[in-house]
This record gives sequence, structure tokens and C-alpha cells, in this order.
Amino acid sequence: MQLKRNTAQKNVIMEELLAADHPTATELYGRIHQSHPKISRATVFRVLADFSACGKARKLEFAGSEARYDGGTIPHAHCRCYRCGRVEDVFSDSLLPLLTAESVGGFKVTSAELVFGGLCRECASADDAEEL
Amino acid sequence: MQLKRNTAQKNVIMEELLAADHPTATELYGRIHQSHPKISRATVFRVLADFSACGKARKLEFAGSEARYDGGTIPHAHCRCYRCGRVEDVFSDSLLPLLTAESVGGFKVTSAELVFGGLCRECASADDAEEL
DNA sequence: TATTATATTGATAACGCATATCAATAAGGT
DNA sequence: ACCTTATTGATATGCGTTATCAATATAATA
Repeated sequence: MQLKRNTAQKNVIMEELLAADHPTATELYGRIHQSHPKISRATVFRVLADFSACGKARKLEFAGSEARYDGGTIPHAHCRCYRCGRVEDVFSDSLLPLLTAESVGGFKVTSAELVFGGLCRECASADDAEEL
Repeated sequence: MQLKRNTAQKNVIMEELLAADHPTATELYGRIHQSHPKISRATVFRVLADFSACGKARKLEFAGSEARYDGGTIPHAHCRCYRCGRVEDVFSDSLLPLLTAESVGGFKVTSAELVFGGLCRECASADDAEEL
């Protein structure tokens, strides 16, 4: 049983999660380790899992790469670059009904995840230059 | 380099993929192993990865569970039961523009994945009964 | 059809993200 | 201050997946 007590570790992890841009658990541990060398890798994984379970964060899993975490709370979609791995938020009012649907084809829906995969601006430019 | 030659293994794997309902690689290997005991686990993983890479199948990754594969080719969304793991297709013409978008916020989009997470009909009923 | 180059396979070792374990620690109610 | 127990840190373990590589099978070519 977790999340029953407030701890310094949880505060640090949430703080860094909000400051980072869709970090992986390993990236987040790296950041945290600099300022708080005593916080362990296991705690980062564990607390992120708890945050995800209780809705304080979202775990984003993609084909062929490490999971990323999103500290954002309002519904939104994501774009993911398959070249550099970057993940960006996509906020759109027109998507809200879809992302907050409560029922789809007999399913009682509690979460919706929409991910657009492709190339970010930078990687697309690099590709174009390469093809000259 | 793969997918340059047709092989009996690839035919079997595609056949079983189409016959199964969003199987995991392990489940698919289990099915295949019964009728073709000489096909190895590595080949199943390898061929599924190739199919995914060339668009003959889609790899579906979900938080906290093994990847599943979808042999369907026309664009559609998915519902996933977090209780029993079942994955169902969601075909909807109204989703087509979204699922076939070519550009989103500066991203050059090549694939879109929409997953509704929740409880399937069966698991939702079980839940209701339990709460009596 | 025989030859040949090489893509593919099967068996297994290796990898890496993530989780389980467990004694030590710390939170927060009494 | 005490005491119960949730949480942590360190590390071992698990498991899905991928890498390795010799053996095999494919299909182009002669």
C-alpha cells in the first residue's frame, strides 16, 4: 500500500517531473540524483507508478522505447518523434469530447490516449537536407 | 535486412495472426507451436517486428503488459480492458480524419494510435456484482 | 537443374526496463 | 516521546525482447 504518507522524496519527484518534459524514469532519476544523491532509482520507479495509479501523472508507453511520464493533468494528446524520441503535448478543445469519453462500444472508459507518431520539425528538416 | 524472401514461417505467422484476436507474441507462439513445433520463439518476435515495420501489422504497447499485435490494416482505434487485458477494435468513420492525419502541430505524422482504457462489458458486470 | 550468394531461421545467450525483496528508516497518529 | 506501519534504499530477480551466430533455405543465375 502506497501514497498514504507525504514524503520528501515524493515532493522532489513531483517537482522534477513537472519541471521536465516527458522524461523517462531514468532521465528523471538522473536529474534528481544531482540534487538529491540519496534518492534511489527504485523509489523513482515506485513513486512514478503510484502517481500514475492515482492520476497525478500519466505513464506513456511507446513501441520500442522506455516509458515516459507526463505530469500534466488536463486531457491532451501527444506527438512522438520516432527519430529522436521527443514527445510533445497536443492541446485541442476539439479533442476533448474524445479524450473524456465515458463509454465506447460497450466499454466503460476511464482513460483515453491518443498518440500521433512521426517526425518532429527538427528531424523532418534533417531528413529533407539528407535527401538532397 | 529482412522481408526480402517469402518463407513458410512468415506465411504461418501471418495466418495465425489474422486468426487470433490481438494476441501477444507469446500467445501467438503458443498457437503456432501446436501445429508447427519447429518454428522458434525468436522467429515469431522477429517476423512480427518486421510485419510492424512494413505496415502488415501493428504493434500495440500498453502500460504494464506485454505488447499485442493487430493484423488489421484499415485505420481503427482500440479499447483495452485493464482488468482482463482484452483488446477490441473500434471502427468509426468519424475517427478516420483523426487517425489518418498527416500533420499535427508541426509534426509530420505517419501513424496515429487511439486507445480507450477501461472495463469491458464482462469485467464491468463482475465489478457491479461484487459491489452489492 | 546445379550452383551460388545471401536472407532467414533456430537455439540460446544477453540485454534492459521494471519490479520484488527485505532490513532499515521515517512519518504521523496517539 | 512512543509506536505502528508505510516508505525507502540497495540489490537481486524477473521477464519480455533482442542480439549472436552457425546452420539452413530461398531464389537468382548460369
